[in-house]
Amino acid sequence: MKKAVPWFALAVPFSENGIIINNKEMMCFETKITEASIESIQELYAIEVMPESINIQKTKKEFTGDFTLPVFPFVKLSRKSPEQTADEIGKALKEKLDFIESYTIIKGFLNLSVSHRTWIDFLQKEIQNLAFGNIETNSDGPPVLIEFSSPNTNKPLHLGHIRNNLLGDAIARIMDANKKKVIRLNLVNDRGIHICKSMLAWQKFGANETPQTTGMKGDKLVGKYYVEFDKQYKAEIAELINQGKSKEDAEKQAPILLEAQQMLRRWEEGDKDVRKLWANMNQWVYDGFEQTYNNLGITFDRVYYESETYLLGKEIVKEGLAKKAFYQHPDGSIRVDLTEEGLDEKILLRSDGTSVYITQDLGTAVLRAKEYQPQQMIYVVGNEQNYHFDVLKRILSDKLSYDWGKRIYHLSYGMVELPSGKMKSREGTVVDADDLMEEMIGMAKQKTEELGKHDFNEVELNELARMIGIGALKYFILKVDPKKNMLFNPEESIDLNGNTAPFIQYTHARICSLLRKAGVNTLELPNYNIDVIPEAEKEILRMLYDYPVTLKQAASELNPSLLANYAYELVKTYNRFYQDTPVLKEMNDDLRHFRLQLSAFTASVIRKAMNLLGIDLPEKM
RNA sequence: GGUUCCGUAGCUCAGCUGGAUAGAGCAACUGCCUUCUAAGCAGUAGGUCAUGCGUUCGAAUCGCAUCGGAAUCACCA
Repeated sequence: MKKAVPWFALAVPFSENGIIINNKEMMCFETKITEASIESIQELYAIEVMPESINIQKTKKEFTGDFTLPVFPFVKLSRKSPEQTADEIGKALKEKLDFIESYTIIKGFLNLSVSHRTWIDFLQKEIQNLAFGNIETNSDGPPVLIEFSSPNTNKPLHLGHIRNNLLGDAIARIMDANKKKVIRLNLVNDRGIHICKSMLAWQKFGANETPQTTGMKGDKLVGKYYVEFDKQYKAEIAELINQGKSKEDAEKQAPILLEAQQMLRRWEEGDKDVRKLWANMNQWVYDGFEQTYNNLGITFDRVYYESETYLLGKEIVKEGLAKKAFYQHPDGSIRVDLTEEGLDEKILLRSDGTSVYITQDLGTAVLRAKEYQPQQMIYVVGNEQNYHFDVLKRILSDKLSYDWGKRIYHLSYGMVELPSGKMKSREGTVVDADDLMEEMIGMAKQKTEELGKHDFNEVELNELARMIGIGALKYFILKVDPKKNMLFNPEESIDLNGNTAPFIQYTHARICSLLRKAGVNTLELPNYNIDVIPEAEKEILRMLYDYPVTLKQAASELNPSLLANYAYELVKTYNRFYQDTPVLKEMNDDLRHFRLQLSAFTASVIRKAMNLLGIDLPEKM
C-alpha cells in the first residue's frame, strides 16, 4: 500500500512536507508557516521541534481559513490545553508573518487566514508568469529517456496499448514541464515467432491480399492472419489429440507451428524471401500504426527496432560470464543466480546460444545508456512484467555494476480489464484502439448536434468532435492512478458528463466566451483593489495556488492522474462561482476586473494541466 | 506453494507522507434556463472504508493476522 516513490524523487526539490522550495520567488505559504511555527514553538516552550512534526494542511471547506496547523503534537511540550496552545502559536504566527491576517481555533486545529491583499498579489503576479508551476531543474543536464508504446508488429493496438501510450506521453510532457530534456523512445518488437505466425498464415491463406486490394488498415490485415494462424493451430492440435497424442505433444508438434519455427530460423539466417515478406508485412503494420499514433497525438524522438538490436545482448552476457557475474549451466545455457536477492535463477542465453527476452533488454539498455548517458531511464511497461524488470535492474546494477543501472525505473501500470476479464488478442476479446477512438468521436459529434450547437461549419464540427471524443478517452484513462488495474465496460460508453474531459473543456470554453465578450486584455487591466474577496473567488484562488505543488507531485510520482483530478477540482470550484456570480455585469469596476482576471488565470491553468495530459481544449463548444 | 499488488456507496474512481462529520461522477429522485454557453448549478438518497487485533491524543491511511481477487515465479515476449 506504500506508495512507491521513484529513486529520483529526491532530485525534485521538495521540502520534507512535500512542498516546493522557492521557485522563482513563488509564494510558498506552507514553507513560511512551517519555519515560523518552529521558531514560535522554540520561543514559547523552549523546545526544538522537527519540521516533520509540523504538518501544514489546507483548511477544510466547512471552516474559515486557508491553512491549518494541528497542534496536538505540541500539547505535551506546552503542558497546556490544545486550545490554549493553538492560541499562543496563532498569536506568534500572526506577528511573524505579515500575510497572516487572522486565525481561529477549533479544538486543536489552528486555522490561519491569508490576507486578501496577499491573494490579490498572488493573482496579479502569477497571471503574468507564463511558466507558472513549471520549475527549472537540470535544464542543461543529461536527458531523461522514456520508453513507451513498444508494440509487437503482429497485431493492431488495443485499449491496453492506449493506456501505455497515454501514460508515456503524459509523463514525457510532465517531465518536460519540469525542464528536463526528454527523449521519447519506442522499441518496436518487429521480429520473432509471433510475426512469423502472421506471415505464414498470410502465405497460406492470404491469397495475396494487401491493404491496397482489401482497403484494410495494414495492422488490421496482419492481425487478421495472426488470428487465422491460431485457428489453424488449434484445429491441428485437436486433430492430433484425436489421433491419440497428449495435449503437450500436440501443442509442440502441430505442423503449422513447426513451419512457423522453421520460418523464424530462415529469418535468422537471412533468407531473402522470408526477409522480403517480413519487410513488406511490417511496413503495412507501420503504416497502420502511424495512423493510430497520429489520432492519439503520440510522437517519438527515437524508434529502435528489435531486429536491429536483438543480437546486442549476447555480448553483454558473454562479458558477464567472463567477469563471473553469470555462470554456465551443464546444459550449456548461461544463467544468473539471484537467489541471494530473493529471486530465482534466470536464463540469459539458451543452451543453443540464442537469446531470450531479457538478453535483448540487457542489450538495448546498454545501448541507450551509451548513446544518451541519461540521468534516468523510465520504462512504461505493464505490471505483469514487474518480475522481469526487477531481474533486469538487479543484473545491470548489482551483477554488472553499471552505475546507471540504479537509474532504471519501471513505471509499472495496471491492466485494463473488461467485465469478462483480461483482453486477449488471439481470442478476439480486445477493444480495438482505432474503433474506440472513432466511436468516441462519433458520440461527441452526436451529442454536439443533440445539444443544438449551430455555430459550427462541417470542418469545425469535426475538429470539435475530435477534441471532445479523444479528450474524453484520454481523460478516462489518465484520471485513474497508473498503478491500479482499471475496468472498461464496452456496454457502457465513456461518459461525456460529470468527471470527464468534456466537462473541463466546456468550462474552459465558457471562460473563453466570457473573455471574448469582455474584449479586454486581462494582463493589462488597471490595478484594482478590493478589501474583501468573496468566498467563492477565494476558493478558486486557493485551487490555483495548488497547481505548482500538484505538478511537482505528478512529476516526482510519475502520476498524471494527480493533474487530471486537480483539473476537475479546479473546474468544479470555478463552476460554482460562475453559476451565481456576475462577471461582465458586475458594476463595480474593481470587482469586475478582479473576476475577469481570476477567470483568465483559471482558464490558463486549466490549459496547462490538460496540455500535460495531451488533451486539447476548444475555445467554443 | 513463494513473491508482489489490490479490496472505500449499486457501478467507476478520489482520499492513503496518520488529523476535524470519508468525497466525486454515473445510475435513481427533486428543484433551477426572459440574466455572461444548462456538456452547467443546487439538493435528496446511498458507507460496519473486506474482517480482526495492535500502535497512537487521533487510523480508510501505519503494523501483524485472516478472508477474497489479480499478476508473476518459462531455454514465451
